[in-house]
Amino acid sequence: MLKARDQKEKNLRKQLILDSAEVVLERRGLHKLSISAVAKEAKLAQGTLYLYFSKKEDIIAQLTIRSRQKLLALFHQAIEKTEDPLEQLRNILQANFKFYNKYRLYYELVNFYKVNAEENEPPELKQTSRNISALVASVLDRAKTQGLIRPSINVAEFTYIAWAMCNGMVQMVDLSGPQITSELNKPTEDFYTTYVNFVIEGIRAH
Amino acid sequence: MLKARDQKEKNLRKQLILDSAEVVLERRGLHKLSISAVAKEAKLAQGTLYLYFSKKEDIIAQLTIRSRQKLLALFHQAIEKTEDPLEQLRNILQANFKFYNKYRLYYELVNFYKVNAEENEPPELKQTSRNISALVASVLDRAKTQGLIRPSINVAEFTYIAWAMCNGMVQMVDLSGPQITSELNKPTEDFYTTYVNFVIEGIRAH
Amino acid sequence: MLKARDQKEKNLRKQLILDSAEVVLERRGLHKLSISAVAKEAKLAQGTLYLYFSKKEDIIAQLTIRSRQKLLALFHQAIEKTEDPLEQLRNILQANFKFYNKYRLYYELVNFYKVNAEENEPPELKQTSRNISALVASVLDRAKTQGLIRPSINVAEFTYIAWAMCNGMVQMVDLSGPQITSELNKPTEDFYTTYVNFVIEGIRAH
Amino acid sequence: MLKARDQKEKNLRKQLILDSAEVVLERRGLHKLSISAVAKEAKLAQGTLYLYFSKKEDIIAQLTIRSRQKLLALFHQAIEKTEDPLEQLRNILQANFKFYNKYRLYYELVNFYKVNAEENEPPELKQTSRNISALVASVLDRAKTQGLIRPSINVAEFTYIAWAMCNGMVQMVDLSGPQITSELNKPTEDFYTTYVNFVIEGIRAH
DNA sequence: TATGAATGAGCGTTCATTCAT
DNA sequence: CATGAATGAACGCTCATTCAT
Repeated sequence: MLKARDQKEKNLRKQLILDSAEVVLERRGLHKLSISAVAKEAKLAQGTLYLYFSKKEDIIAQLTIRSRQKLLALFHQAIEKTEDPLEQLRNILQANFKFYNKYRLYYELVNFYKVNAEENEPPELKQTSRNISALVASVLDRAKTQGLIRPSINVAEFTYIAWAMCNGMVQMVDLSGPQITSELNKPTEDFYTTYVNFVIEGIRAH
Repeated sequence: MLKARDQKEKNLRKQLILDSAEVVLERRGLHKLSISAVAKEAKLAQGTLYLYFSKKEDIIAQLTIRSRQKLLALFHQAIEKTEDPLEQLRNILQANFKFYNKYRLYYELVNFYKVNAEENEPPELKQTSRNISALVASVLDRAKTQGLIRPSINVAEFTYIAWAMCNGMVQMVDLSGPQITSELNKPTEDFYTTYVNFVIEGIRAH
Repeated sequence: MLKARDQKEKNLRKQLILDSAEVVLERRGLHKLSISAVAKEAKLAQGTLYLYFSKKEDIIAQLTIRSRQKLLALFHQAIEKTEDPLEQLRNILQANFKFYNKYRLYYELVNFYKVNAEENEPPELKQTSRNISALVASVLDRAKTQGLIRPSINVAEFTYIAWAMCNGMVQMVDLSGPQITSELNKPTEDFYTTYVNFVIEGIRAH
Repeated sequence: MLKARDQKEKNLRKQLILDSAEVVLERRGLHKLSISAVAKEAKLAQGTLYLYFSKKEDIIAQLTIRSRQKLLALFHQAIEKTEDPLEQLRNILQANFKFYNKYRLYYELVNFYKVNAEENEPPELKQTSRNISALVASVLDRAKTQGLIRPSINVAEFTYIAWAMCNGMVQMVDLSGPQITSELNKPTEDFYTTYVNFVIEGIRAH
């Protein structure tokens, strides 16, 4: 059964490439993520990358998956801190911002597929999104079951909405952080917290 | 006074180029908006474009200004339909989505300067943003004065938050519209409306 | 005889254009001397320039003529200061450096025709060179007649040589001035003076 | 140790490109040395050149280094022909002209960095210049030690001056060779020799 | 005579992808 | 499996020159 071993090796190589791509992404941003930069970082030949990924887009797709997995892990941590579903949600929303702070340039991945790719998101990528959604939805479900949020709230729908709003907030901070800080006279963390409070209070049952 | 006429002609040409740039933007998206594509669309030589715009960025800046002006106009219309500030806000949020539906790819312009440009947004561009913010803020101000929204709401801050959330929503619809439609079994308009309701109810005074 | 008047007007325009070209040359150097820059400086349309000069090269040729005329004037001044032909020559050589100091970027014109132009120097341009040569030669002639310089010196030949060496010196100073200053620990003026002394002593009769 | 072989191959390619650049330089001059012309000459794609040189300036720098090395080699040969330092200097000056005759358009490289480049000469390039200067200076030093040249002569300074004058002479011949030939009724070689004699006699001790 | 808009070839440079080894 | 040299199209931009008005 050499096959399995080969598969494993192949997978290791893939991970090495993705690790390198991540380094480049974190250091220079998505628009400087060129194949040659990744290859150099991985100490591989450019051509070698094409043995593991058929297109540059594939690498970015996998990178996106990774970033979602990281986010998912943060969300899991966020949930573990408390039993209260509503507080869990709050922690999740805050974790989203912490994620941005930790991996500044990752948020660029959010829009990549629509903006730059010829095709739609590959299924594997969609799945990771769904995993995140499922987690958030489960928290919301519990909150709903416990009567903590308004009954009128459609969990699936609100999950999308929350996700969308969070992305918008992160981009806003990234785009206009300094302006916001100076105009509102508060750090972006507080600005984001206002948003979080708005969301939590907006769904809380009376 | 030939000068005035010349100015007008020159301006017309500028508009022609921007029209062409818009066509390219709407058809292919911002990342395919190359000078050569715009020139071809305008049936002009590439060099000619540089008689009217000193850099590609200038074209994009003007395009952004145009789009913000369109949006501002839609917001004004939205306000005129009712006297109730809260309903005005609702209309504004809805107008944002109508804008997206009408000019699909324009939302890509939102992030351009942060992501691609070397410099910050030019002043003219900032001004158009400020005009929009000011309009929204004025509606919120009135709502607050009339006791329609919670006193705890900081108008300037909430204007940013609303703007951020709206952008996030539009991007979400653009990115995952079909998926949302099929999963929630409702058109994206309704999905967006849920978001609008959430915002309005979230700030409404009890 | 309107013709003469027209000619005069035409000539005035030509001078205006050349004045402007000179301004651009002095300000930005030869490689930034574009037709559009000259036209802007002259407050004329670009096309207008082509009514007076058939090619950009023509403008540069005329500019070169002007610079030689300026140099010739400086040489005349240099001669007037003394009766001694050898001192006159010294003054001429020094005047060459003063010319460089005054019109820094003009020295770029020296090589233009060989380096950039398709054709050889036009006759008019050659004539101005000859005028300078003639002046220097006349000084050398008198020096020779008075027995101040070695009889073996061929005046025409040495005129060329002196001219060549001077150009080389100016270019060297322009190219490596700071390096020379620091390495020799003396200002470039003194460096140049050493050269002048070398030339004068080299031809002086014993 | 495949690496060494690869390095060698890479170096060969570099040399091929430089050879092609040289062909273009010799045929059309420095101002027509475009990347596309060099690529065409080398029968390579334009992009390929950038695998070996990061900027056009790099190619020109290497070309300059090559030309200086050639010149240095000629100078070394010139020195070996005799033991007399003054005759060595004479040979060096003559070698400078032979170099020009052999590589007509190379002298254009002398001014490149000052006139066209954004940056200063790269260190490697400066070193080659220094090597040449050092050689000439060593010859002059020996001449001075042996009392063959005037004690008043500052070796470092005169090295610069000689270098400058030589450049001026070559440019003069290149610019006005035919005119000189016809006017003086002698070949440019003889014209140049007169210059050389002038320099040698000018520094010779009495 | 004068305009200045328009041209279009040219520039240096980047980069995803291919393919002979 | 791995290489990395090579490609070639595309990019944004400049500018001398032309020409309809």
